[in-house]
Amino acid sequence: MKTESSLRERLVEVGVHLVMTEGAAAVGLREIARRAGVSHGAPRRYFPTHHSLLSAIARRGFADLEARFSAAMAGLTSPRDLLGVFAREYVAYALECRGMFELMFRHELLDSDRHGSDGPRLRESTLPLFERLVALVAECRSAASPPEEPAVTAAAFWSALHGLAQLWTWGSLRLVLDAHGAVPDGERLDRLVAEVLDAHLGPAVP
Amino acid sequence: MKTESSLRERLVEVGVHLVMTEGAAAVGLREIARRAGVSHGAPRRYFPTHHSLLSAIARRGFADLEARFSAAMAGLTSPRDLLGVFAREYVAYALECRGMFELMFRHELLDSDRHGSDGPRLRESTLPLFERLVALVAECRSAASPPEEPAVTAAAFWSALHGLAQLWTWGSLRLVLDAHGAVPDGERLDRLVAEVLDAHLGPAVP
DNA sequence: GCCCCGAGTAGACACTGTCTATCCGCAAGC
DNA sequence: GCTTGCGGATAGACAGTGTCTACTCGGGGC
Repeated sequence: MKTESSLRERLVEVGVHLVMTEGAAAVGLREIARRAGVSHGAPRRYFPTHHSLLSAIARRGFADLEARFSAAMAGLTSPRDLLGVFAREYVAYALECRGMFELMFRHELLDSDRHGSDGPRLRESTLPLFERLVALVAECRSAASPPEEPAVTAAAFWSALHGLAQLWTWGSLRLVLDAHGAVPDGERLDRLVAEVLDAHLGPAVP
Repeated sequence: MKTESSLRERLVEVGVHLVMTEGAAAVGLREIARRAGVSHGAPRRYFPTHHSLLSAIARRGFADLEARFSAAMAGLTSPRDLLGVFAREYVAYALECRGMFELMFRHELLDSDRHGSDGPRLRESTLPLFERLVALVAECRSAASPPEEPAVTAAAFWSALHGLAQLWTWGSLRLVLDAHGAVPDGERLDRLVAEVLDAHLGPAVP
C-alpha cells in the first residue's frame, strides 16, 4: 500500500470525504480536483463525466456498507439476531453517512443504466446484499408459518428500513412523534426499528 | 379564475410541469423563466432564491397528493380499506409523478428549515397527512390486540410505503424479484403493497 | 404635471461541466 | 545520444447556471 496511490483512487477518496463532510450537493468535479491538488481537467482521464465519478463514489459507499454488515454480523448465528443487526446497521449507516446514503440512491446523478468503467451496473451492487437478506428471511421464516415467498418479505422489509432511514433524516418522523409525545426522545428510532422488525418478521422470541 | 394569473402562480405551474416531464434535476431558475416568457431575473421578485421556488413547487406537490387521497377515499368507511387506498395511492403518486416525489423529499434543495414566503415550514406540510394516518391506524387497531402506540405503527407503515416507492423507482426491487422469479411481472408491486399492509396492520379480514 | 414606486429587463460576476489544444517527462528505437 | 511517440496532466475556451445590481418603463397618488 504505497502512499503514492494512483490519481484515480485519490479522486474517489477525496470525493467520499467531501460527500461525508459537505453533502452530496457540494461535490463538484472541479472541487474534487482542487482538493486532490490537480487541475480541473485531470479527472477526465479516468472519469469521462461527472456522473461516472459520482458513480464510483457511490460504489465505494455500497462496499463500505457491506463491510459494516460483515463486521457487525460476525459471531452471530440466529437469523433473527442477524436481521436485527442488519436493520440497525442499515439505518445507522444512513444517519452517520447521510451524504453517502443520499448519493447512493440518486439515480439521476449516477450512471445506473450504463456499465461503469469497471465492474457491473451500479444498481446490481445491491444484489449480493439482498441475496443475503433473502436467505436470512427464509431461514427465519422456516421456523414459523408457511414460507410465503421470502423474497417478497425481504423486499418489503428492506423497503421499510430504507423508508425509515430516509424519512428520519428528512425530519418529519421525529416531528410527528413529537406531536404524539408518547415515546421518550432517545428511544424513538430504536422503537421504530423494533417495530419494523416485528411487523415483517413476526414478534421476537426471547 | 382569470387566465392572466399572477407571475408567481405561473412560475410555480411552469415549474411543476417541468418537474413532471423532465425530472427534478432539469428545473433551473432560468429555464422556468424562459418557459414562462419572462427574463431570467423576473422570478427573483417573488422567489429570492432558487431553493424557495423549488420549495413552492414541492408544496404544490404535497397539496396534489393530499387532494388525491381525499378523492380516492371518498365513500369508504372501513379503516382497513381506507389504509389500503392510502397505500396504493401513495406509491401510485410516486410512480406517476416521479420527479415531484423526488423533489418533495430532497431536503438539501428545499428551504425545509426556514419558513417559506407564505405558509408554514415545508416539513410540516406532511403533518396533517400523517395525522389522518395515525387516526386510521388507531381505529384499525382498536378492533384487534392492544393499542401499542398507533403513532409508532403509523410511522413504520408510512416508512415502508415510502421506501417501497423509492426503491421501486430506483429499480433494484424489480431486479431482485426478477432473480427470484416467483411472482409474475405485473403483480409484483401489488404483492409488495399487500405485504406491507399485512405486515403492519395485521392480515386482512375478508 | 410631477414624482415615486413596483414590476420586469439586462448586464455583470463567479462558478460549473465539458471539450480541445498544448505541454512535459520518460521510455523505446535507431 | 538523439529523436520519436505517447500517456498523463495542464490551461484556456465555451455555454450554461444562480445571484446580484443598475436600469427602464408605465401607471397611480398628490
